Amino acid sequence: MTPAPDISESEWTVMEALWDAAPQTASELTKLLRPTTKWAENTVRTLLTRLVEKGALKTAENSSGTRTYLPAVKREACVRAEGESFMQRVFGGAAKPLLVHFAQNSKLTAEEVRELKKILDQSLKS
Amino acid sequence: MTPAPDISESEWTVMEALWDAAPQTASELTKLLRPTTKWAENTVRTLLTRLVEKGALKTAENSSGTRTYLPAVKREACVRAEGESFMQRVFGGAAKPLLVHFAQNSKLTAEEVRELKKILDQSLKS
DNA sequence: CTCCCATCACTACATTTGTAGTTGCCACAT
DNA sequence: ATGTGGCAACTACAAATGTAGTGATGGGAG
Repeated sequence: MTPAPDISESEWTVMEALWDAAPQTASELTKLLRPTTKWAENTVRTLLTRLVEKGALKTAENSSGTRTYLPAVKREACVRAEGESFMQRVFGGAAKPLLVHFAQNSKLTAEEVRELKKILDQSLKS
Repeated sequence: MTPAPDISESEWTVMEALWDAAPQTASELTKLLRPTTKWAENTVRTLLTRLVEKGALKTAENSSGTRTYLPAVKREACVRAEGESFMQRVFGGAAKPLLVHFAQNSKLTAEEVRELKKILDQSLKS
């Protein structure tokens, strides 16, 4: 896989939209994001261009000659990279304090807690 | 509490040093960070100045007239803010997927797992 | 008394990010 | 043929960030 490019906050918004549904054209995306972001179409286009430069997106021409964008990297890879970097920056790279922090600062349902416990069991260092 | 200023990555390094031991002078900090960062003293000074502007640090004159820096915001508050923003950006604001992600991507000891389970129990939504 | 070093305040400058505006080009409706 | 509406390419520009350099200054070493 491509080494998960650095994706800024605004860019991340665009990526999410495309991870959710791809491919899409610039104007489709603009309309889709308009309610949440209020971005001008050119803003979206700039972000798209930058994401292509960074290798996070690919483009394809559709039949009618217009361009369409789609992810070039998997969401999971980017999440992992971002998470890694965040954990490094804020928790000195240690997973446990991070987990403790978020566990303490969240309200979870009993069901969620059950689920998480199960996952924890599977992450036992062997 | 002060509304937890936005702290950049390099700045975070400096903050950690001061949360760890404060107050410290610019040159003390420079020496302390040198091994890890290779920063010139002026770089550290710039970061310190910016952090003071942002309200993340305060200064005090020590007896010999030189200046000393110390945190003006608590680490926990900054961690919470950063964590909040990260969770928003990458997990759409939902704690559970975040916890799942980090639980799955970590190797934990049995002891750590026990501890985390206990904390999970306490975060039960009432 | 003088010169140098530590400190501090300013200035510098390239990149990245957020957020567009401007221009050029082409197919399609008149 | 022609104007217009879309789309793409390029340009703009301020704030934040990373990483220093330069100039002024005051107090000690000699």
